[in-house]
Amino acid sequence: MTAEVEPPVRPTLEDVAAVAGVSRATVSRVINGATTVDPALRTVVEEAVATTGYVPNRAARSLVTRRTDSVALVISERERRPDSEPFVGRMFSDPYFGRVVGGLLEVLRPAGIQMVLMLADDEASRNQLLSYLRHGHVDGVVLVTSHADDPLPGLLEDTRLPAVLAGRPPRPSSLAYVEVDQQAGARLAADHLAALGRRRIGTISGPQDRPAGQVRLAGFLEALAAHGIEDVACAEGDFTHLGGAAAMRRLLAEQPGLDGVFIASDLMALGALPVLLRAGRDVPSDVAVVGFDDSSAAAACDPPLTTVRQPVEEMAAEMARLLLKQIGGPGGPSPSVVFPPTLVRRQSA
Amino acid sequence: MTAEVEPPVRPTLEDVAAVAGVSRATVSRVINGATTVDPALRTVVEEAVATTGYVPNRAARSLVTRRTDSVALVISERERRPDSEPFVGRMFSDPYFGRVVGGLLEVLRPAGIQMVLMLADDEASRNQLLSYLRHGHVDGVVLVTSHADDPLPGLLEDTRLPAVLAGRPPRPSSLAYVEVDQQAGARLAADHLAALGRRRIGTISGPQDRPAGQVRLAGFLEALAAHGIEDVACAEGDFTHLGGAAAMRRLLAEQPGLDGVFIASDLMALGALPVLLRAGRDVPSDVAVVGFDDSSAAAACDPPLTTVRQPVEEMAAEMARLLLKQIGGPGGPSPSVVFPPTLVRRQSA
DNA sequence: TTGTAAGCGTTATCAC
DNA sequence: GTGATAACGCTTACAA
Repeated sequence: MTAEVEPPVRPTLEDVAAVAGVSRATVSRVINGATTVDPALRTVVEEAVATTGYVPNRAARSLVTRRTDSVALVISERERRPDSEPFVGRMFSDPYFGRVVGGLLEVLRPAGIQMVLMLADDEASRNQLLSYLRHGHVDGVVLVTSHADDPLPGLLEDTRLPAVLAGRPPRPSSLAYVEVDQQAGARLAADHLAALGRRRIGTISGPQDRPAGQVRLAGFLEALAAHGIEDVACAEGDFTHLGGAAAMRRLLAEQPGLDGVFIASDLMALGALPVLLRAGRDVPSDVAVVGFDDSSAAAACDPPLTTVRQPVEEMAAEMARLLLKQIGGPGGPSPSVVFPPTLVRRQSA
Repeated sequence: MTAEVEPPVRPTLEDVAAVAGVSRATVSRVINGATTVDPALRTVVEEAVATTGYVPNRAARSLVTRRTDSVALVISERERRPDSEPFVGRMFSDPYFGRVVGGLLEVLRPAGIQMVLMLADDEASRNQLLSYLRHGHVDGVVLVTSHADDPLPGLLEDTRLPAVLAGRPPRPSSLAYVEVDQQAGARLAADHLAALGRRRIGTISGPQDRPAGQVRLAGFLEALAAHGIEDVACAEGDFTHLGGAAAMRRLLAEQPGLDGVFIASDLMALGALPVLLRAGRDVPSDVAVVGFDDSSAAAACDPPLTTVRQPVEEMAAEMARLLLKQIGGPGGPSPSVVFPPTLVRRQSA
């Protein structure tokens, strides 16, 4: 006959109040840092909290404050076709995602805010998501979208919920966003290749229907032009490993005499480097390669990749801060923030 | 003079009840699918729900049911040293993670369960996490841990919370886990290399302090022995891209005559293939390569990687199901589930 | 400065 | 089968 396991009883405000010899209200004030509490009493209450091991009940608090102390991290991906491979979230395979999560948590965790991970990858999930958001189940939203024709930024804007985007949205929006100065980054790459004396330059761009893809390409071409380099071969990639490899092949076919390449993401560079190698080009002596992101892939490349660094963790932390500010004060959407990139020199250029 | 924006008022049970001409209690019963409701009334209520656009308030519900309708997805990573690069979550960069998330959501989403993403990467965050869990802020936990000496499985077990592990824990535990049959997977690789007529075989193993690393290696060696192949070169990797490249160099140095390699993760294979290429070995004609995982990296490899497939999405979905079952019924921890692997033939072997 | 008391929107326990 | 009514644990006027 085994003893029934007693479920541990969680102390309530009432319990703490009893121990401290004060009222529920006073304990609540101490917990919430109200200034109107006698310092002596405050100490007594704090001790009572410690001895009882009290932790507020989020549901009860949420019920009255109408805040949830949680935000949604929404990953919006293009709909996968029914005939495609099981599920392969492209966003999740990108090292970028982990850096974003890390940066967000750096700010949210100390603030006691939880992060609910949500996926929007088709009409149904999008509707479910919006309904969830509209019904106040989270206090705010961080949206990471990877495709240009995503209706979600617009729909999100309509909800008037506090929200911050990772990167400038394809279509103008009043939502705040945080991104790196793409043009400046592209210029860093161009200046570096030019400084190395490379003149027969090519580039693997990102998707041209996305701002990051467009601006990096335009900025790169513009900066090269300033160096008197006009005739630049270009192949469009899709920011994936595989896409980078394919683009590199096209680029080599078009311009075999290449001596420098700017690849608009490290992940694409990771795919492109073996193609160069296999085509008999040494990197960097034959072809200098500059990537973009400074993701974990950059250091894993062979040779290690010279690349334009986006401070993704800091950017994500800033997104969290902007969001918390919006949630705290009803001052409307916050201004966007643009971070400066830096060039990280490794061995590929 | 702009009109003040009226915050949309969310309908409550009371409102629905008024519209339907019944009591709160009846509406609640309908919402929760109680059988003891007059079918006619049920219809009336359902219409009222539709016209009012009612959605239950989670906080209020949670307060009384003592359930949160959310589970934690906990990523436990080794503590990053203070002197290391900013934050680079290794788990997040692994395509494996995204597949897990996808599989979990496949089950959790229809069940209306939210997924809170939490990180445990040092003592402090671990304590905060445990306190959070113990205080009933989630109904259950899915734990993904990447290091052998992780105390979290043990600590989690002590909380007696419903929990499921991704992969067998390093130390025996009563917690349920879901994993692929590692040994069978390794055997598939060995049999395939042997069938190709390869005899001078090497392997890049996973970390030997982790079950997945150990079992894949032992299983591989054992299966090769059954084919009469005993002298197998081995280099230990760490399941990362970079680690795979380094291990491949060591392996080539030790055994230049290699004609077949089993690499215990696709990510490591991604790093190893360029090393082979650079060393002048053609894949697969000189060296046949078999990976493990069938991650998105496998298809991105050049040449595309023959690999042992783990059905990660299905495994994750099963984890979610086990967890929901534990949450639903107090029948103690569920049994673990082991999935069969399959060999996916591409071009590398 | 502190306490009292009124909700917040549900579910659950009763009578009816 | 249905409807009052009492919790659930917290914050917050308002009163003292």
